[in-house]
Amino acid sequence: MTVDLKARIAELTSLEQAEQLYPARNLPAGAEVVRVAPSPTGMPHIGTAMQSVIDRALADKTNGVFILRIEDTDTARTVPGAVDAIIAGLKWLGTTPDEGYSFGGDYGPYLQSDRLNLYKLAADHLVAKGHAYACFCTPERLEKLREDQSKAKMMPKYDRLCSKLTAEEVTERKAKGERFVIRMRMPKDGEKIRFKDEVRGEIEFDTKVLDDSVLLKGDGFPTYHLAVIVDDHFMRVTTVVRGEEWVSSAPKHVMLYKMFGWEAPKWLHTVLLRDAERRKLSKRSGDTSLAGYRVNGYLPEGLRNFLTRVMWAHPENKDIYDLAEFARLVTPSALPSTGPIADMKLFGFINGHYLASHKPAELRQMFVDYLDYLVSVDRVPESDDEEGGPIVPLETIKKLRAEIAANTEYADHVFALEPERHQKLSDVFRNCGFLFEATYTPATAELMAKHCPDAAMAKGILGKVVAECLDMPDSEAWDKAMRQIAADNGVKDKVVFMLTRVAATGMERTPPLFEIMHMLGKAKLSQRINAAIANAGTSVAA
RNA sequence: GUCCCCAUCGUCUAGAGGCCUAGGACACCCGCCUUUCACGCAGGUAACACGAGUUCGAAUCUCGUUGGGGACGCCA
Repeated sequence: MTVDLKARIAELTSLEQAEQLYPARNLPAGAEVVRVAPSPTGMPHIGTAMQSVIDRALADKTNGVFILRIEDTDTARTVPGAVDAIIAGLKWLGTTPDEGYSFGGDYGPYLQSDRLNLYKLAADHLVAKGHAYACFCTPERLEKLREDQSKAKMMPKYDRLCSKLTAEEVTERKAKGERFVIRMRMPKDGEKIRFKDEVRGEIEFDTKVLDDSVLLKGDGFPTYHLAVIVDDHFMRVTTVVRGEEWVSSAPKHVMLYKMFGWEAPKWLHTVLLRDAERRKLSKRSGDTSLAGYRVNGYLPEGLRNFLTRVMWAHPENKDIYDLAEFARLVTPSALPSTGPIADMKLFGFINGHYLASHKPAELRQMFVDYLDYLVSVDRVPESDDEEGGPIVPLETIKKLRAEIAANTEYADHVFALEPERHQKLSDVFRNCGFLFEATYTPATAELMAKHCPDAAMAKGILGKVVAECLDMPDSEAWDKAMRQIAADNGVKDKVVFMLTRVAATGMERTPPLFEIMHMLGKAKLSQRINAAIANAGTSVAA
């Protein structure tokens, strides 16, 4: 950045100067300037991710610009570290902004708390024009007002008490040091405000349902309503992409553009993702932060694909497509106007495709990075069945990480084994954990008994497997020998196979038996099976 | 209480007056493959919220009802 924009803003004395500070952008015709504008009040949410995908796609599609702006105007709710988490989240998702906070650009600063003077000038301008007024009502009075209105089954709305103050009264009360806010003066009742939403079409509101909203707070910070208009205008944003919850305040924003005499951008309100209860995804629906999905083993390209899949239908009915394809084919009017329910099964299906599309060495590296990530954030994936709960302790993850690092070649074999078994990186623990010492759990006597209730026979069978099969050269020989053992004991082949599987892995569900026997090797196999023999029947006999 | 948005299989949707005895995908069920699981392959169950109207003809247009969601802060 060649100029210190923060300093320049502080020096501004009029809105006209601001117009000169931020000249029209030099972009190709049709280029969309879009922004994602999260407030740093917590970990980045899935809704922010959804908007960023649309933003990124729109900017890519039109050779436009995607901006990150941080809306930190609520000083009380600002959470330390949230900004970094937002940036990290967007980078992880692959919807990296072109411009904005920490990305640079000529239309900054991109942190609203660095732009306070601009909002003040804007508010003064509106007051001077008669479109806004100072309000000295105390929070207590307002609360009482709302309470009374609620009791009377009326819509809570400011009663415009201070709009009747004379200029002299205002000057006098300010001089006395009374704390005040600036409110917008909505037009007289009965006027219609229309605007076009890019996905819903024309929407009309009556001004009588619109409140004289606060524009500038008592602490000199702007509210969302003022800040968003001023910033979108001076950042030369062409399309406002934001959540559906903003539709009802959009008329206020349209009115503000009119009051300023500025050209309004296009409006695109995205649907809100719902949980199984059809409510908007929130804390109660589980961890819906970006980091939460990462912790649970979802891939960024999987999340990206899932997010677009539930709010857009591919013209060829495809489920799997990348961001570039989405950007190329999407049109705002094709976006849905009903909030989709986040179907985790569909998410798993899509994510699994991406997982399986990687080569073993890539998968191994992704898994290692995943483990490192878990350690770095000190979190573990949760089981997605009814009971939930962590599926593996952090200590185990650290050991597994070391074990993989010590023998990457072996690990690559593990990841070459039916990668389509995994839908999420965290599924590797359940599907392949037994192939590593860190995550191997020996078979219980009960599990053994399930496949061969006669403990003595089980011991005999497994003893023979250890004695006769492990030195054999290949799967074919194993197969033949194991079937012979079954015949000798008068049991079905399956009994021998399952007993061996359970004894060697501690699991009933595994990749093909001979493949994992080859991988485990003779030493480990005989050790595990012998341990199982020693353990067999212990709790059943007792 | 008021306003705004929305309404096709369990879920995401296709559908812009006749191509719809409503198509696809996920999920589910069944079969094949098979020593388990997964993959794959072959089938199946399953929806136009309701009521009027417009029309020769309505999932598609209009109105109403019902249902769902969102908003109404010196929060965003």
